Amino acid sequence: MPKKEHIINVAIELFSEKGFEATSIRELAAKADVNVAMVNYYFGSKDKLFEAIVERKASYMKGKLEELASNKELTEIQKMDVLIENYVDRLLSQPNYHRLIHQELLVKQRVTLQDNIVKIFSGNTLIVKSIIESGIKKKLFKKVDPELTMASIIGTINQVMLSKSMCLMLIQKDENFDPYTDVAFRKRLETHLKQMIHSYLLINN
Amino acid sequence: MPKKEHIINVAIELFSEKGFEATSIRELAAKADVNVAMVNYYFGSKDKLFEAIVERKASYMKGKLEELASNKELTEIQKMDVLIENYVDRLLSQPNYHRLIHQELLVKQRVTLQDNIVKIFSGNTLIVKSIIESGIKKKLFKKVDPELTMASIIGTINQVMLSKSMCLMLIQKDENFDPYTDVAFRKRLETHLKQMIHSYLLINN
DNA sequence: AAAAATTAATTAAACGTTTGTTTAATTCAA
DNA sequence: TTGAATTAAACAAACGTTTAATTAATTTTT
Repeated sequence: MPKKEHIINVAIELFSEKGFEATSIRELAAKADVNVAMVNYYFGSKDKLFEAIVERKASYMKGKLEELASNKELTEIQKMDVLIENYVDRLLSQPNYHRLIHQELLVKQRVTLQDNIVKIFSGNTLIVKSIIESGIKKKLFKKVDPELTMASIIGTINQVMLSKSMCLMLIQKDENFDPYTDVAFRKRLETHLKQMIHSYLLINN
Repeated sequence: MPKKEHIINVAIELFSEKGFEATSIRELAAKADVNVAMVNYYFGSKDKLFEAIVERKASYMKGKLEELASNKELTEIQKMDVLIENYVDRLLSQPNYHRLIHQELLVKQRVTLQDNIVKIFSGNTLIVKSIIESGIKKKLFKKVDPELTMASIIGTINQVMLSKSMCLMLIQKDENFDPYTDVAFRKRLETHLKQMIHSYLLINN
């Protein structure tokens, strides 16, 4: 693996575990087994390393969602199901990266970086909104709040994903259990979300 | 106001805005208009100041929830409505404090402090679970996932509360709009949650 | 009630570390 | 031989914390 990418991966791990500010470049360099100067050599600064991380991983979801929205074969509720599957899969398979993103959203440092993140999410939200509004127009869906429906889907996943200890408490498992790799838990989360969204959205159920 | 409490309030503001690690004691002392040594004089260390913040504000919700659970006059769905109102009110009225708590949950520093936070939430979760399970037993509620239902309620509120810029993007308002003090937005959030939980939980609707 | 003694609160300065970053020299690869 | 990659060392700045001295408040003694 290229050394630059290797540093990014170790940085995601450390930043998401300990926080951006709490992780020193020396610690990062030690864990990545490179010289301290290499980080600034490749990225210029610690802040720019953070930006590189966000930019490299961003806007993967957008393509999937655009494809989904323009799909003519699926009904609106089927699209919502696929959307839930995609988000659950995406968020649970990269918990560290998403923790890092949310860390950055939580604090008000590095404003332009935060704006970038919001912009990425913004596009996704509009697509989901269009699907829900299409369902409402066809009188398949109730007249719900599209934006907050989106917030409920993402928020539910985030709630179990952003803190492992909180998730373990919620589902009453011990520390050895890893909810993010457990397929049964993933299915459980998907099922809950689909059922909830179905009963909330669908007029006939 | 007692100086010790004043420091705590300024600390909540700064920590939640910039992050715990990114806030220096010198900056905190300057904003609180006290000498740098006063923080360690009152709290011993920066870490213990954080603990003091968590402990001082913790477990307010517990009393309200216990009272609600043991209430004999309300039906289960009415209890869920009150619960939603309480959570929306509580979380939106102290956004800074809750951001700080979630910041701590997000990173894996200060393990014992995180355990304390989880313990507080744990009690609340059990109470909510008991209400939902009671509703299921009485055949008022569908056989839902109680834990993840709780995650959806809290997660939805957190989704709009943890990042103001994300919230503004979601509801399409400009920067001057403050969603956390706006009563209309609060009502909107309450309505969405109640409608969603009603259609998810209730058998007859 | 006044004076003295004791404790608490507050201060500026200094402490030793650690931080992100840079430098200048060296090794490696093309 | 030229440019990129890598290194150890050094840089200044900022960090959390402590010290020792001073002021303010409280308690005790006269």
